[in-house]
Amino acid sequence: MSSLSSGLLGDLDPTSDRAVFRQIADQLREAIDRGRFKEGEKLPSEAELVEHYGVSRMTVRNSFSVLQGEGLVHAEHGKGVFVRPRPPVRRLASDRFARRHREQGKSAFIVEADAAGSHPQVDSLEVKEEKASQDVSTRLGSVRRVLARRRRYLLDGRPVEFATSYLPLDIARGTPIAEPNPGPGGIYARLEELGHRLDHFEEEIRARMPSPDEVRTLRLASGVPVIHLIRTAFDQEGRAVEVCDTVMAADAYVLSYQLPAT
Amino acid sequence: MSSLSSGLLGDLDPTSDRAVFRQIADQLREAIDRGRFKEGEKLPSEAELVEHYGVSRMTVRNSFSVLQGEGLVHAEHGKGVFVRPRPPVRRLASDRFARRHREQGKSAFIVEADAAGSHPQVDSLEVKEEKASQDVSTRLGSVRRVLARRRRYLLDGRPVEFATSYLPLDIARGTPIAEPNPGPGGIYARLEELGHRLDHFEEEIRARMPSPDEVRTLRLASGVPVIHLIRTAFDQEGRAVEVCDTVMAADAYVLSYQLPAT
DNA sequence: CTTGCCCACTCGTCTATACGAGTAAGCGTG
DNA sequence: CACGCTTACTCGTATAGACGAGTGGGCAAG
Repeated sequence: MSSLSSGLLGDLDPTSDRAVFRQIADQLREAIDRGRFKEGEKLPSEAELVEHYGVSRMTVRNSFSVLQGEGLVHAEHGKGVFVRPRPPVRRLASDRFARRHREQGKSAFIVEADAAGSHPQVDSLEVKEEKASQDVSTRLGSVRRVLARRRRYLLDGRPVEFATSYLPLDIARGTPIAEPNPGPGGIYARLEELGHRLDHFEEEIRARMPSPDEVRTLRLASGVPVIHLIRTAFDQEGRAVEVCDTVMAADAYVLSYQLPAT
Repeated sequence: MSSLSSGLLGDLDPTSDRAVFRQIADQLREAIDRGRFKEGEKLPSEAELVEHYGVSRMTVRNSFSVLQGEGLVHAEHGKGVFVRPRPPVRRLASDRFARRHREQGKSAFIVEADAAGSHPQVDSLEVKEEKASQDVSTRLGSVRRVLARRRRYLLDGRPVEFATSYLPLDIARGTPIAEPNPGPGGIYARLEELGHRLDHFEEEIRARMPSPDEVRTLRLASGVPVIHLIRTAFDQEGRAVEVCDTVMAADAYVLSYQLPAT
């Protein structure tokens, strides 16, 4: 019922100039931080908090929306408001494109996820020729049209990443790269077989809030940012041979890089 | 002053099952994306939208809060709701710690910002010995106490980054590293003079919503995530000699890395 | 026992109203 | 002219009430 078994939450300070809904949010946040509410656990319902604090329902909802914006909790219609569990993270190491990882038949994503004991899936595969965006065209050195390879990655049924690779048509057209499944070692192995020995990659990283589109595709909870990574692959002649545009659910990733001190 | 000069915003679709406040948010978002409202420009006031759509004020406020959560707009008490301007971005290149950048007397941050024509400041300098957190201790190889160097970076008066460096006491105590100003080339130059020739750095990158503390320190608008970067510096004997924990306003940064294809 | 309905509880959406407080411009007074 | 007050407009906070819709347990009918 309504008791809240006391203790967990304090009282409001009517003399404080801090808004009531912020005080409530503060108390809930602190209770979560201290582990009084554990991951996945249900917070008191709106009605219970209304009674406990003696405020109106909209005020309680306002506090919840603060915590949602911080990514701390999420609401489930008909069930309650829950402490958002931290999902298992994928670690991307800076040697993830090393040739030695390119031997196997399966993609790096599948191999890595299997090893970590999760269930990987790749999804919404689309391969088609299209007009290059301004940005992609610049990065690839003024190409008009490109081959675009789109796919979505899922771990244990949860979408975690959406990626599009762009390749110049003069390189990719009519090769296995234009096939839905490019074969063992992925498109980097195919590029090298086609004479484009890879020299290095450049990665640009941004973080921002997702667009409504990205919220849908990645089924993102509110308060979860995305990591936007743009990788350009260069062959040994210095030519940009691929641009890969990736949007990742930020709560599912840690990126890791090694830099020489040179 | 209610007209809204029409045209900019459409009508609601009462047959749609999309919530009214979402429809309003959609229309405002689209108008912003199409440039009908430019950066820094004021959106119609709550009262104007109430009249235009024939809904209650809370509904309009609800749409604004959606857009705020997406980082698209920000409200200013007494003035209005504005399209959030994209701030100038700092680009961090992967060679930013190369020795050749370490010659000058000023810190890399100052030099770079001056070159970009912005006005840099460094702030809330604190240098003190303290107990190492579990995480820092692990990264530095089981040290108990560390020297902590904290500072905040500002561009044109806006805080963009807050960083803390941790160094083992046996390396840093009693050296210029323990001084507020460690001298030309920064602490990396001092570490090398002390015989710890740097070999490489490891960087871990996460993105998440800021804590209330970070919102204060970085004066973050709502809907702006942070990039959390943890760098470990290794000397040529393979010892971790520094851990630097950095929290950056995500809208002010692009990180850039080069990876060998090895 | 199984099926299906009902009900209680949950959050979602929306209205209407009230007062507070920050901002900026106009206007009158000294 | 300069200062301070008033006023209109802005968003911020809070209340009270209504209805809708998803969820899950209990109970009654088959």
